[in-house]
Amino acid sequence: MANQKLFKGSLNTIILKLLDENGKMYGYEITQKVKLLTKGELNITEGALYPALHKLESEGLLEVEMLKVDNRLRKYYSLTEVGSKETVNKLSELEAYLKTMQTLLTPKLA
Amino acid sequence: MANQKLFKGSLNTIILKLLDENGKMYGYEITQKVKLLTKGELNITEGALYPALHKLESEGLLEVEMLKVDNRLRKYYSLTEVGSKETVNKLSELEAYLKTMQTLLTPKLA
DNA sequence: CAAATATACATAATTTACTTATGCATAAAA
DNA sequence: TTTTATGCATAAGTAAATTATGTATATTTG
Repeated sequence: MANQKLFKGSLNTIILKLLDENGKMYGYEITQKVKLLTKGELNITEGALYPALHKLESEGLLEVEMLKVDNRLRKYYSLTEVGSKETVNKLSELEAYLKTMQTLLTPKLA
Repeated sequence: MANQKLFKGSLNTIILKLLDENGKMYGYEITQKVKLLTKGELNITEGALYPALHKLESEGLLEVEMLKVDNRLRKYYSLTEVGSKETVNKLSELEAYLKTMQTLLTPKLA
């Protein structure tokens, strides 16, 4: 299992990316999706997720819609226009980071 | 420039990896090496580096040797035996993390 | 049928790993 | 001679987590 510490700083990007792919999702769904996609490698805690969603919403990147499904209330989040643009930025930042780390890990060939 | 926030959590691994490659290094040298290797993408601040080195030393992963070079005192750090083993662990954790993140970023093909 | 687990959201207290700012000291360059 | 580079260090503040709770309903299991 990958060190959970390493994921620090990439949570927002993960959320944005998932919403970009899936249109709209609710909190619990995000935690389950991430667990599934990463084969249990990454387990987003609720204490991290919900405050992160609230922050992204307050920053205007996400918008909320309450829906009752099976007599259960869910808060569905989706990207705003601003959020979509920011997603592009965050993703390229993350890709740059991943590339940089790969460079550091790969023994120089020269 | 990659978001510096993303590097949170990977500093120790970077330090260990560099020492593993170069045998021994001093603090300032590490900052310059990282700047060079990442083409300026990552600038390790002194406020992050020195406490990290001290912590790794106190944990028994690094050992120190003071050397006077050109009338300047340098603290050279190198891996202990325990440190070498831990480097292997940290590197595989980091690789697992990078792979996981790549998976999350790559649109599923199924 | 009762108890445990899953679903669903939320927040407060604490911890951790940084950034920012500052300090000291010497050497080299402008 | 003043700035920049080299070299180490630490204190204060901040951001983003973890851990621990709390509430509530639905479903599964023994």
